[in-house]
Amino acid sequence: MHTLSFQKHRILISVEAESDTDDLEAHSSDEAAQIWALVCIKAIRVYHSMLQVPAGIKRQLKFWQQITGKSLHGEAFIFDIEHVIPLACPVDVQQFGASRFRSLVAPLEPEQGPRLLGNLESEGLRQDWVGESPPSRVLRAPRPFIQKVLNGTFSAILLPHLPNKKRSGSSGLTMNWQLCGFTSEDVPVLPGHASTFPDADSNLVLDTNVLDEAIDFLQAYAATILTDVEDADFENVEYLALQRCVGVFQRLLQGMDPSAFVRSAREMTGKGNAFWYSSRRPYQVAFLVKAVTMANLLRTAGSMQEVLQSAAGILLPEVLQAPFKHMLETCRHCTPHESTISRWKLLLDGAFMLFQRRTNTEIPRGSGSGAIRYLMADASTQHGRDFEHIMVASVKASDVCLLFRTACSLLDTWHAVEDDDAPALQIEEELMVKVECQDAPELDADHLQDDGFDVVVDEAPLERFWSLQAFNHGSGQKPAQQQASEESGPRLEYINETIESPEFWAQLLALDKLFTVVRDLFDWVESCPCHYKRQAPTDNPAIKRRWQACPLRGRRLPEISCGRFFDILNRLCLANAARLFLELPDSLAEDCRAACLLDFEHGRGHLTFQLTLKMACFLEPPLLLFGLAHHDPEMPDLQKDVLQRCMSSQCQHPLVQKLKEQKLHEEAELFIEGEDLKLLENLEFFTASFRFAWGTERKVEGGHAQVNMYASGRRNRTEATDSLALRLSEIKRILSSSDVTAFLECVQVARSPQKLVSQLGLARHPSCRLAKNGWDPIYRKTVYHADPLSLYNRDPP
DNA sequence: GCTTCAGAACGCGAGTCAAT
DNA sequence: ATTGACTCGCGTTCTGAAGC
Repeated sequence: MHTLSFQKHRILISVEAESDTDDLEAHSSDEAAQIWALVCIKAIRVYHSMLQVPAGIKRQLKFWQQITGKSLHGEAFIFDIEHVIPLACPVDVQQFGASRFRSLVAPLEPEQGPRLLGNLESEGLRQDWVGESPPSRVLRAPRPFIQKVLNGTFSAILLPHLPNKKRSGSSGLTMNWQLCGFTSEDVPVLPGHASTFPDADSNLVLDTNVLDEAIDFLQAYAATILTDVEDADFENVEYLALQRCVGVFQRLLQGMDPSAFVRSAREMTGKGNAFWYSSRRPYQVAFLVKAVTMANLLRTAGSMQEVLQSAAGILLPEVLQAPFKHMLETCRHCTPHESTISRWKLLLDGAFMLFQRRTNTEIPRGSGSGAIRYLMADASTQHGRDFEHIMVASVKASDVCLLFRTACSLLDTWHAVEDDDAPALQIEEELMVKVECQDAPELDADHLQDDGFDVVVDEAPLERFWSLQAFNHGSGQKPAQQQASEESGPRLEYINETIESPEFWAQLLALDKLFTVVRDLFDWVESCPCHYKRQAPTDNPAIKRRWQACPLRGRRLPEISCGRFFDILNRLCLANAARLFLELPDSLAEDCRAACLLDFEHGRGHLTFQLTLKMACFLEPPLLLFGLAHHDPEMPDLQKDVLQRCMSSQCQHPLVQKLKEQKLHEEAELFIEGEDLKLLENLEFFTASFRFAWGTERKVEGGHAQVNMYASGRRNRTEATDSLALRLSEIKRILSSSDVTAFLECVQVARSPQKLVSQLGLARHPSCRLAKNGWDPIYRKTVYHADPLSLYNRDPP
């Protein structure tokens, strides 16, 4: 059996009928329908909801219920099978005709019956019950079900019969009773006791009364079983099953009981005692944390109740909706008020600070252990506030050398690649796995936002299709607009002149080339040294993603310090100048060409000047130290140069001074003499710690965008709202990790702003004296305000 | 064992202020 | 100018403990 149309849906019946329990042998559903067996139908019974049916029928019933979406009470028929003779090999149903069967009971082609009988005879499969008259009808069923009949699992076939309401047309699910051998009178009908079965329209509500009755019935029935037997070691399968049913119903009953629900809600919220709705105990911390995170998903915290209701409406089946909505109704008393949520944002944010401090201090301090931290900061104005976003990445000190070596070998790998990427990719994969194991938790979850520098006007179409006549003609057609077109005449002329002038386009080209330099510089700074300008294989998106997420991305300070940045700048300028020279059209006047080239040269000069002004500091100690971590197999001496310059400098920066200390100094001299870095323990650590510093703040800038995206719809927002916008994704991650309890403890010790401030070590801040109570807004200002007192005059965390 | 009191913690309604 | 989500100040209710 192949397809079936029901309510304008095409359903592949045989495919649908396969469930996971069947072994999924390959069924090509587009095969023609086939005859599998000769069967003898003992009886045809009508199905109704009170009928007890064996498991095989239940399975088929469920299937057809899913297809039709009806309960099939009185609308399905059971074909009890008495004898089955499987054919040696299945035969196509249609040998001659082209029309496909739609109905589930269909006439056989007149020639087929005798021929099948003949085949049976010759194969010796014929049995006594078959008789002389050849079969004339086929019964169609999903192939998996037929197979179950063949191997004896099913002893009956259940088929739906949905009478065709429309007079015309044929329906695949309507039984042809004449074919089954019935007249219109003696079609099996529902027995009297089943005809009163309540239909879907009569409101069947799942409530405690129903459950109570069901339990009573079950108990009464169980009692009748018990009266028959008096044995002490009585063990009846049916009775045990009944016990299980009663148990399930009782648990359901308990769950449906409003007071039980109230109790669980009370435990969750921590509110109240016996008269819980009138009581006002504090909420449980865990509950409020969840509520705040949930409220952040919504447009406004006040709509939480509504959202819960409609979510229940979407998900729950109809029977459960009414009781569940009632439960939520009672729950309205315990969804926190929006002002509560607003206040708790501060606590959540503060608690996360505490939590971060705790995790950061968990790494033991010391020279050999501890963590190396890289900061990335960016400030911007939002909502009239100066907002500083700092991102910290920590690498365990014990891992940093390993990471450095990994990074170096990654660079070596890619440097050695000529044109075949495959082996390098393999090595890279292994290295990446290593990195993933070793990398300490990083604090970043921001998306990069693309703010391009696109000033490129697409020249060709505009120039090709522009025509002043056409433009004027279009408006000149309408007399009413003639006046207007004459008024704007001079301006149109002006625009026309601009668009048609080659000088305009030439200057635009010069500008574009200048911006290409800037764009490419950004590309370079934001890329990683390993994959820069390398085309990711197009057939594997996973590799592309991995390259984009390369840990070395944006960490190019070592290269910058070695002067590579200015190399790149010069190279880009030269290349683009040459390209500009070539791309300027030949038709251009000589003086204009010179002017464009001059413009470009001016721009280049300005760029170089500005960048030199800003970046030259990287070429001198102490920032030159970053150059130590530079690794380029082509220029192995660069590192030594840098080291020598750092050691001979007079810079007073602590890190430079550290380099001059005993151990490091000795090892540095050894290194300059040609010793392998891997053998110089201290120096390698010192060097490696510079490798992973960020050179761009793009990642942080993404955070601002995130804040804006999240909070742009919110007015009158506090600092906590903004801050939480950034931290929420991490808080959510913690909530689903094993650190929940630690985090919740942090929230618990900082249950009010006052406690939070003292936990953060700001309790002695002078502003705190202004507070009138524990929830005074002044505490929030204390937490977020960056005044010198709170910045420098407190105990370090 | 009952009352009283202070403080904690939440809800209410008015006010605020950035976005539209 | 309007709007409406968010915040603020204040009132209400509950808790725990001292006082009687």
